Amino acid sequence: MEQRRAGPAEEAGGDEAAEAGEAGCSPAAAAPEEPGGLGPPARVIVHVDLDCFYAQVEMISNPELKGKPLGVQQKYLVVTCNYEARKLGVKKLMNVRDAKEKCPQLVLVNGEDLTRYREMSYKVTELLEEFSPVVERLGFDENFVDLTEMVEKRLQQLQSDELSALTVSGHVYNNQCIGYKTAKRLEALGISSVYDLQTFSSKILEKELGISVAQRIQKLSFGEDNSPVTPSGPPQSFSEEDSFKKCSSEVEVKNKIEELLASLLNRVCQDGRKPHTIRLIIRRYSSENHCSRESRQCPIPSHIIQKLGTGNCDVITPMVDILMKLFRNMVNVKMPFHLTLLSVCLCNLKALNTSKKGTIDYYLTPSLSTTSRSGKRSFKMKDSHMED
DNA sequence: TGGGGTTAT
DNA sequence: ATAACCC
Repeated sequence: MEQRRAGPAEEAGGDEAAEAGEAGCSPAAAAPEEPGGLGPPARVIVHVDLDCFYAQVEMISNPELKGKPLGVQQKYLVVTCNYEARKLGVKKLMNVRDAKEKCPQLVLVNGEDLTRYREMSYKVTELLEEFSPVVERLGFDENFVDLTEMVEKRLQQLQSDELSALTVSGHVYNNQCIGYKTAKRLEALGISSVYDLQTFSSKILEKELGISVAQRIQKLSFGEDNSPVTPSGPPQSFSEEDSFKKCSSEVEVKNKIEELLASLLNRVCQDGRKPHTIRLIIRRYSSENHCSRESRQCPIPSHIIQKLGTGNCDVITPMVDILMKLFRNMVNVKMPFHLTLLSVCLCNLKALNTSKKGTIDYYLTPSLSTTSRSGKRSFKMKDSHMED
């Protein structure tokens, strides 16, 4: 079950937008209102789903790759590949050995650095925002655009004979996907298909999953998704991560953290906003529970925040120090440890100079008002795991 | 299973 | 801080 949208995740018509060209694009709800004004209020939402996005970026960067079976590799995984590779049996998220076995001619490029993909991704979003500012991103390669207003304006300009000649094609729902956890719980209830979900007792489902999830997924099972398209705007967080077989000393951790932080600071610098919170995330080695992560976060001291726009050199050391404190808060370094992932996240982004001091807003915004200013310390205590 | 993201609790 | 979801 697709969580966010009822729109097709992988395109109705089968093989992934092959006919459409590069992008899968499907109107998600149509049928303009009858002249009488009856019927449900129609929305026009276009779902733009770019296929094998990373591979396409690579082929644009290096046109010699076009026409060859191409895979994008992260660690020992082929995370995506172009159509040539797919024809030869390569699948998304296939491991490199299997992929090479299936397709010995496969050309692999390393895609662990997401910079160019991220840049191209935002170019796509910005392009769509020219049609309507209401564009919601989902990952790097999907966008939902609410074109309702645009379509209504155009319809008003049409003559009536043109209007009657107009056909609006609908929407195809496919029955697949359910998030992993919810899928397991539904399966325990005997629900394994969309039809099962449609016909299942609402009351029992609400009791099992909570009213919010239950009502939403059951509506989705009928292809009904009234959730608004929420403009994504600029990102709420920046993070960089690296996974590896083994990292087991403080020195290694520090080196990795420095690398991650350096890239992050460049990104944040370009963005222009200032992060007010920093977080360190780790994954410990374990045979089971592979996806579980732990994190610690704390506020970024204001004197560091102020230096952020300028040269990053003077902030890197104090920030690494903070991250190492967070690290030691999570991991007892006197004991042996084995990490398989490190990630640094900068979040709680604020446009600088939004200090509304002196404006009326300053006194009207609770978080800025004097009463909660005295609560500043308790905020810090809640947010931080470090003694100051 | 990568290297990202978001929202809810 | 974590858990769940998305790609």
